[in-house]
Amino acid sequence: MTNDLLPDDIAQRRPCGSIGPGDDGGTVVVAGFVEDLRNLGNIAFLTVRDRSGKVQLTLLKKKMPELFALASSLSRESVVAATAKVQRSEKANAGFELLPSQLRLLGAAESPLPLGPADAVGVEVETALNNRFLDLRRPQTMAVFLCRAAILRGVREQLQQEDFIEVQTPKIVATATEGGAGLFPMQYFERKAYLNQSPQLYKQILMASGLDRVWEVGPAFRAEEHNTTRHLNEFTSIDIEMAYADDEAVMGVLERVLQAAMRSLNEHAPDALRTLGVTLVPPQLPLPRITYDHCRALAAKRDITVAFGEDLSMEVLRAIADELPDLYFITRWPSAAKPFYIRPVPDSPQHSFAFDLQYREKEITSGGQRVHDVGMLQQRLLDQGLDPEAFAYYLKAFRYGMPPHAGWGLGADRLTLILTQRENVRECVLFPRDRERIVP
RNA sequence: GCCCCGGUAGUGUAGUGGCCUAUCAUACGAGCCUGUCGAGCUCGUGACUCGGGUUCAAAUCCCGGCCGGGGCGCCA
Repeated sequence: MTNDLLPDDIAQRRPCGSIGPGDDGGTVVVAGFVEDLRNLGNIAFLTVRDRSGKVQLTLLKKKMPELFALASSLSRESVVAATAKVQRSEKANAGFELLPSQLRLLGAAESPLPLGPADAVGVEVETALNNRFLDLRRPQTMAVFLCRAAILRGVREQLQQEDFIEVQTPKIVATATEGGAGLFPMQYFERKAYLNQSPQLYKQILMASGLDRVWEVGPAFRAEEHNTTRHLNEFTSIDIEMAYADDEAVMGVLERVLQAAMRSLNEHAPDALRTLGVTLVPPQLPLPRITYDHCRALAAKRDITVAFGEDLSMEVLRAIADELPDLYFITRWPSAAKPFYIRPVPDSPQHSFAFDLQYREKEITSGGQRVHDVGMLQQRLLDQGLDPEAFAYYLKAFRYGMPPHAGWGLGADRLTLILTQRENVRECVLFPRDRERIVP
């Protein structure tokens, strides 16, 4: 039994970017998209591209009339495979070219293309998203997602090294994490359920399980009608929760995770960074920590009054960012501005052990030490107008031995946005979900 | 949720009442070319978001719909 869809030697396929003048005289198999075809009459040049790079196939009409005819008939972005001899060449910009002995069309592309990956014109985000698979054939777009993978790889390696256990928590839930707003309702057989807005409650429950240190990378859903370049209704959250730890301890984990993400980018995606024109210098640790009260004072210096308990507006955050390095923590937030599960400071309970990690004016992480006393948790639920009955399954985990713990949630999409220096978070998500878009 | 802005060939754009039978680039089709690699040259195809209104005249002004972009709030 043979498989006639692929050439017999396809298993020997080499990434285009791995072939060089050093392969002179050898035979290689390549496969990819036809980026460009330049037919000069008696000689034609075909550029084939895969994820790793491009190669030029050179076809002489006299020497290989059938291949020349086939190559000349190809439409851009069609998928081809070729077996070819590598020849060092001064005439080719790359210093070598491929002389094919076999060429096969594996998947023809229709024309015109809804988006030309090799076109010398810009592409609007809207057009790119509507044709994402073609957009991804553009080196710049491809590079963003190669970077995203390298970032997650660095995060994963660092957390594993610090003995965190990777877990998955449910995305279909019965109650809100922090109140009723912002949830997508769904029909769950005969009952109403919701898409989870955060793994917060579940990762805390796991602190009562003995798993000690857990982390999860997964989707979170927020039914908020925001319309900005940094919000999506489905986003990817990197979460940790750590027992026997306070806010300082998990801030330390976060700093090391960030540094690991940047190092991983430099190590595993240097070409992608170059394509994007990004140079990354991992920051010196520790990152600066400034308190919320200090932020208010900085705002006051610019004649902006921030009442205690009030959230920091974009205007205030920009003013603060002007005075600090790109990455910094804002600590000791007012208890009133943070969720019920954040622990108040004992000798100043209007303050809390909550922190945010900021990249200039953008918030990328929110975390803190948690309340682990069940009585205090119940009281804080009531204070925030929530019904402890609805949280019974969560509160139960605090009654039979719950270690003190802390944690954070880091936005994977925003982290990618920042590290790849893109402008819109939609550029950093393959198939983003916003107020208007659920297709593709 | 509040506010502002936009929609012109496949793609990206110029055009703010008549000079628009609409600009340019790119893509696409045909032709020429044995060294291209942003190939080149010649010729050609291809568009004003939809509906209503104002006007002698609307891509252009007004109203509404649809679609999109951005800011703020909120947050990851």
